[in-house]
Amino acid sequence: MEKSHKHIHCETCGVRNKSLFSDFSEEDVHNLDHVKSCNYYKKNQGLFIEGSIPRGVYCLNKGKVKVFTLGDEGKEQIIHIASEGEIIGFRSMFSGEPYRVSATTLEDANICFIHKDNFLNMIDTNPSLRNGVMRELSKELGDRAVLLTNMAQKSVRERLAFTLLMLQDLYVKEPINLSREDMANLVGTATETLIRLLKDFKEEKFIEVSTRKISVIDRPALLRLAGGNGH
Amino acid sequence: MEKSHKHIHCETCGVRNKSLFSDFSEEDVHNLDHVKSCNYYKKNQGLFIEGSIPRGVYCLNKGKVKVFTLGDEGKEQIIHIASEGEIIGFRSMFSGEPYRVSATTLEDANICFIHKDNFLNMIDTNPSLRNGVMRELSKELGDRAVLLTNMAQKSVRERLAFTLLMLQDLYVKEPINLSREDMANLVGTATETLIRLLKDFKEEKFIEVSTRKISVIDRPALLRLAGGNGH
DNA sequence: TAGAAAAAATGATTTATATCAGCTTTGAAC
DNA sequence: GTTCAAAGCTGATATAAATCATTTTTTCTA
Repeated sequence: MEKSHKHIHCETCGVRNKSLFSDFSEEDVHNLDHVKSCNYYKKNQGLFIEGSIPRGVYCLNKGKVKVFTLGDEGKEQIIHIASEGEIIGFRSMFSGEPYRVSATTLEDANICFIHKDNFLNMIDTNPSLRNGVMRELSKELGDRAVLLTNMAQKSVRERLAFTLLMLQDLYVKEPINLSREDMANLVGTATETLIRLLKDFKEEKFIEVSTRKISVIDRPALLRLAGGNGH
Repeated sequence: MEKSHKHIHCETCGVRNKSLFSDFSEEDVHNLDHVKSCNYYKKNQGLFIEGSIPRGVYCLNKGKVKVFTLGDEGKEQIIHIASEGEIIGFRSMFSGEPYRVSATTLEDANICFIHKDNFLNMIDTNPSLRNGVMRELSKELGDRAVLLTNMAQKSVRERLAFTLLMLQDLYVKEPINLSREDMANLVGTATETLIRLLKDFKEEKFIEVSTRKISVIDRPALLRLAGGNGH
């Protein structure tokens, strides 16, 4: 990982092919590289917070970022965890509103920044980017409808199974590595409840746990538990 | 209300000014009117269901429509209630996926239909429509983050207060008119629990109830109850 | 307008999950 | 390696809300 603010070149960026910029022309990529800036973020560093005015979008080169809202008692509700190749904060580019969510790194990260003007200009002139963005917005809206239904109708146990499956997909070949608190804020439960359920799952041989690291070892069982919408 | 399939003209449509088509040119409106078709829907009639393939979008001229997903046990979770001027089902135009939600009328309704090809063509050629759609998608995504947080962190009592405020805004100057079951599926609770809480709210003089019709009479109290995100 | 079906309401009971309090382990900084 | 704060864990208890069973009211329609 690049630990300084040294420039990462879009031309050679390893995660660009799985981003919204994947089918950019050589010229577009060159232009993109020109207008963006790169930053190294430490673990638990904020990118932006709820209520502030968006200045541009963040393109995730390395590391994971949690996107969350704060409930009335200050408890975080994690809405989404972004990973390599994802663009963060582009929703608020179009709504003209302040951020409705906050974003914070979950691990050390390399993140590039594209200024609002430049990003919106690309949207206007690049139909494939525009279509990609619209597709992404729509897909997420659908995902969020399912999340809402799960939250309203499923038990914590079912939601945890669902969440672990989602996390396993995210932490591709490494073990899941999240604090108990973050995991609870993702599932939507109290930290104590989450800890107890993880213990159950471990005893039932669905997962293996070594302190913070969790590996799913019985995916079918979790799928069954998570129920119909479980991916 | 138009009870037949007789054509409603976009040129004179009373709700167009509060729709995504509000700043269409005269020519665009004329073209829109040409490609759309109009239908009369009875109460509780389905527009589309989860899993089916989208053929176009629905433009709501008169009446209200619930948008919902089905949980594992077949319980509806109402995600949104659409009202006059709203366009329904355009999210799935961009994602290329089958519908993630279902839509059903809550009352007798006049609804126009615009075929996918025509709608996407308008999106391509009309930047103001396109921007409106992107703004709408983004805004809803933000709304849904708040809904998810409420669902995860607030009590049923708080969520009911929140929901009643939202419904009052929707049923502008008429009393809220929803079945107890639909209201429960909107709040995310059991019908019995909802009924008991409505009784409490009535006794506490927050609302007035006459069978199905509910009027908010103490908005500040509900606002206080609904908490920080309560609008 | 009667009769049936659906919706609403009430009561009793159970249970999942939050909350509170205390204890233990882990890992970072010195 | 020692220290200390933060994170993780455990137990006891309280309670909001689901569930189940029944009754009453409303709405529909024949």
